[in-house]
Amino acid sequence: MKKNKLTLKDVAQQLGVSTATISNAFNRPDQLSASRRQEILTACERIGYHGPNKAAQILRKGHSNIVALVLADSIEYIVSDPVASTLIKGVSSVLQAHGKHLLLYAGDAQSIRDVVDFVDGFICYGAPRNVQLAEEINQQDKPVVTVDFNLPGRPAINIDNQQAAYDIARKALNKDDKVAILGLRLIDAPTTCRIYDSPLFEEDRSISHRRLDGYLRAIEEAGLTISNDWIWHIPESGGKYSRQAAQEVLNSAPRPTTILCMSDIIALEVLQCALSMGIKVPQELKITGFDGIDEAARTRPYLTTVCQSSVDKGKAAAQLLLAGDTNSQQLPYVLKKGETC
Amino acid sequence: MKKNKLTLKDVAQQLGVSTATISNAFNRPDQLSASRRQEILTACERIGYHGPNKAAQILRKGHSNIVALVLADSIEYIVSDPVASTLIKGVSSVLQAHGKHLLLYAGDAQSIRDVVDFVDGFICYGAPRNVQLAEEINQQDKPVVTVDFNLPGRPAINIDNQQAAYDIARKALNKDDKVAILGLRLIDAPTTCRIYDSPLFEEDRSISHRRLDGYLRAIEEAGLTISNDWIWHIPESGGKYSRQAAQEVLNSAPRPTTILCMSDIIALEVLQCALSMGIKVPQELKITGFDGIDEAARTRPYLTTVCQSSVDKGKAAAQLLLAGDTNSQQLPYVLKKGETC
DNA sequence: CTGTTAGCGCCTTCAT
DNA sequence: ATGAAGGCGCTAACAG
Repeated sequence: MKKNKLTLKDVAQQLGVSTATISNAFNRPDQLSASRRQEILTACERIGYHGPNKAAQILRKGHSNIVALVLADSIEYIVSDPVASTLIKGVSSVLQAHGKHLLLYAGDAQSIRDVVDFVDGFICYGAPRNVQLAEEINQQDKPVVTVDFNLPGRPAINIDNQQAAYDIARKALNKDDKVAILGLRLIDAPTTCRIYDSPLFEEDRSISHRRLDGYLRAIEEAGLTISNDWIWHIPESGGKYSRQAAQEVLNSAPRPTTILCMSDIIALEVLQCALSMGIKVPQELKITGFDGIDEAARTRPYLTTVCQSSVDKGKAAAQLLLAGDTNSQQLPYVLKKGETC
Repeated sequence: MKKNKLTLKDVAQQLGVSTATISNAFNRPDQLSASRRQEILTACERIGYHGPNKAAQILRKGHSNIVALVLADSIEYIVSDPVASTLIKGVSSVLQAHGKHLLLYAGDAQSIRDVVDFVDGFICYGAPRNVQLAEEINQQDKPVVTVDFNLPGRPAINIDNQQAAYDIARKALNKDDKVAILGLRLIDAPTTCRIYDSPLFEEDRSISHRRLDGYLRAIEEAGLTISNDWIWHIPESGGKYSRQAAQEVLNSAPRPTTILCMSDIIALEVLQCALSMGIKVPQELKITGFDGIDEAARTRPYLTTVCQSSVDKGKAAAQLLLAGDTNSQQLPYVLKKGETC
């Protein structure tokens, strides 16, 4: 039983009409009467023709209904990061509502060319580690929307990271506090470490640096100081890195009384580590997170954190892209008072 | 500054060679001398031609290097489920290593037709809620691999859910235990509830029912009994449903001494709920999970659970698909003794 | 090793 | 409302 794919031409011949009529029946309802159209559609269904071949349509029409979501890191990382996967959720819900498809793209600069010819546009999440990728994406002329970073001349979705970091730090800090910061990707190093005087990584584009600015401003306004020895760099939230940082900071003397963490995952590690060391939270140690992930709300004590809606960021990005809007958008955030400070 | 896309033909003309030569330089290195090829490639680079148009290649060659990952539920759900997102991780790592791309597909039966023409194959995770989708996928003739369920005539990736459930339950149960089961999708209902005598949902294909079989066998062998009043149905792990179930079961009299949960997320909710009620775990209450997600290891006390590697499942599925292998594969699992039983 | 040519399957004027 | 025809950009087979 051979299953030779029917082509539009075959069908036209079988039904004794022209190819244009079949094509119109599927793509341009206004070009023929409703009844005629219905007649043709059911005839097609009967003989097993499910509509024009998409590959040919993509070539012919020049668009595919596929949107690429470009991830800063490998898909491997992104998917295990709650914030990123929640973003995907938002993006996909909007795309789905518009009949678009989602290509999850995580590649090097080279291979962006694999998809640029048929994809309808790009949503980019997080500044690529790889500068060349960003350039490559920016040079092609399909629409682009960025999330959590900026690309010259392209619309971006962000929250005000600086202000959010400032707000939560201000809430946490009292005079006489000894404060430490657990930062994400502050310098260009593959391991957990204090930043000391290492040059800051991607300083202008990175949201981590906006957050750092906010923390530092709050620290200064609270009349406190912090030296670079008390600022940690963590290469990525997941895996062992956060735990290492948590242990280092909690075993440092004098032990900080407040730890500002740039992600909830980091904060949760600090929390667990502190509890198992018998440190009382928040009496002896205050902890703040960043992001507002579900897990932070499942855990006791509840984390004090900055809630930003990654779903909304994803939706906004997809909507911007589909609408062809070129205006950046700043989304709101909410401080969430938990039990950790 | 107009940016008219260069075509292969344009380039051939500009360089004064035939189109075939250009095409070969990019696609079939063996068809011309290395030096000639290099010469052409650099010339192309110089004039800004990055290689043959992919949309045209897809039509011409009949494949796209795109693999669709078909999700049982909407992308929205799957991505927030740790098990599912970890699977994506495995799939994507293998695809990436082979230069393939990942289309995240979550649609209804209808729209599978949107992609079937250009996608190279399908990996399906979890039985679709929607029976028609499964049929539609099975009827087309591109390769398919399923994970955590079966499609007639297609290779599948699974663990032995029945045996795994049996093993962990056997470990947890003692005589005189009063046992409850928190199940996932046992019946066709949108709310958390006891199953009583509702007809079981998709009994043959569902992994939940394999797990249930394993639990029941262990219960029987331990000389215990359980009635359907003590088996809960939870429509999905995430969101409020697990919490509702946790509260219901812990507030039932007589309170169970052992609760077998079909996912770690469910088990974690039970654990949090129990702790906040002042119930001692495992002295007064034993809890088992299923899956072995990261979060379960970040939480104290550590969950006793069945660890299965979703990453490996994803990898295996992708490898099977790319290799064109049609043999199903059963992956190993490991019992993890935690502090909850 | 290079050049020519016939489609891959469709959409869209244009003329009828 | 229909039929004919020219591409979309490329590849593979074949001939040189």
